[in-house]
Amino acid sequence: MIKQLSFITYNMITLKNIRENQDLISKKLKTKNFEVNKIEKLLNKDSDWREGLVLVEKLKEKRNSASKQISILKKENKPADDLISEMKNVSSKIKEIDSKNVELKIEIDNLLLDFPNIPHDSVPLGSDESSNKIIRTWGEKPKFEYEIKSHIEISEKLNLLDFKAGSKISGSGFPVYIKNGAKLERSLINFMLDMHVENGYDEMFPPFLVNSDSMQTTGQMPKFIDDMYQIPKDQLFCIPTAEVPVTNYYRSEQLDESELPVKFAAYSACFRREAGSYGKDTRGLLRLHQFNKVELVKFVHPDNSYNELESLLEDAEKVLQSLGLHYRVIELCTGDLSFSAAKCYDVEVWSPYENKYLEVSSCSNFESFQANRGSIRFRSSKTGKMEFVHTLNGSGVATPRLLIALIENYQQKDGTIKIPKALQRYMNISAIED
RNA sequence: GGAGAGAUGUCUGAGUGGUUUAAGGUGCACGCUUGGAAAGCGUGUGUGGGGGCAACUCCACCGCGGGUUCAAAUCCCGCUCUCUCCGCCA
Repeated sequence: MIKQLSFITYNMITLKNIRENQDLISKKLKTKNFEVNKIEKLLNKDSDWREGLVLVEKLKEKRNSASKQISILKKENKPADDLISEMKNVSSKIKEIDSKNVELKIEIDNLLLDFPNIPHDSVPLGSDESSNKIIRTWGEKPKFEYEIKSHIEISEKLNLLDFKAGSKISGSGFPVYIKNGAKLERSLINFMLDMHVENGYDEMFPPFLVNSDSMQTTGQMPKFIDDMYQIPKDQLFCIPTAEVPVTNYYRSEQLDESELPVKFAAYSACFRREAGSYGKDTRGLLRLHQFNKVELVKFVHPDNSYNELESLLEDAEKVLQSLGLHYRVIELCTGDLSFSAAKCYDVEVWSPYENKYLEVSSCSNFESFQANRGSIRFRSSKTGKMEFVHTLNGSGVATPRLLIALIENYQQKDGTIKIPKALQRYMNISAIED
């Protein structure tokens, strides 16, 4: 059952909206641990900018009409020297004010790019993850009558992963999948893509390197540039998720209202520097610099983006359900919400050996946040105007922790791994035995 | 990597310094006409931003960014992308 959520209609990080709803936005951004004095700073620059704008536009108006006069005078062979010399002064004044204004506007735009999205009214308040809410759990924790092994131990014994070779070739956090491990990884990707396509998503295979405009649209830049692998010579960045290229598929485009919602499922490798998280979850597949993920991205009508979020979440959950893995769904509180998200659910799969839930998916509604940054619009039949679509995405799902859960949950006493039914036709075997 | 050609509104396409506030066509919307439709005729038709915040008005936008000029779609410089050819290459 999809629950219909209430939402405020003008919930947007735009200069105009901040100008007109300063108090409301300040209140909402505070819940996301945003330093709200930046709003004051922004609006001060904004009023300076607008002051200059009024001035310069009046001068431009004057110049435009004088230009027409000069043109007429010249055609009639009459002198226009006075007017020309007057306009010389006007023009230099315009240049002066304009350059100040451009500078101000760049400062304003840069400030604005650091503003996080506004949390949705339904998001629970809280400053950190301790205020997150458990929405539901599915399945049960499996019971083992023998001592269970970690995914690292099992995958070493069965020759599925080679962490040592990975560190030699690239460094830590770049595992090599071998033999049945490689096949299992490939099977999972195919299995998930097939499932989502069957559920109405269009498959997409995007580029793994993108430019800075793309990173800016989805919100990775400018703030999180240090989390990205960069190729400076070509000014390209390795994608941290397929969300980036897939969302940017429609950057600067106008969609037809009738074609909404547009839904994509895309596999990509994901690259994350994980700067600042050294020493945390470094074992095995828990936290990697490169991993595989199938991502779901939706472009939807603003009127029903919250219904679309619920169904996106369900589509991600189906992966774990089909594989028979116990998991829970968490609703993130305002303080734990990512920079770009207005609302977000995490799906966490159970790891028996780690004895905890591991995040395998994050399903978010970005509302118009990304669409505004990247100008992704449609013409509303209701208003006749161009409006921003709402974008959503969710992992469906990331493979490393899924692999951990699979290996650990399906391990047998004899050290083998059973293959869940849904995967058997991809693996062509029912168990990994040696 | 080298050489050449190109980029104008929904599309097509004109425009090499000044009534271009971007012609003409096409598409779209409305009206007239018609028994109805087509054709024909007429009117309107982009995006973003600013000021009044309503009718209105001004500014910017001809791939992107600079420059020259009183004035740039138009001239100059740099860049991006597309196409053709050559080279290299899975």
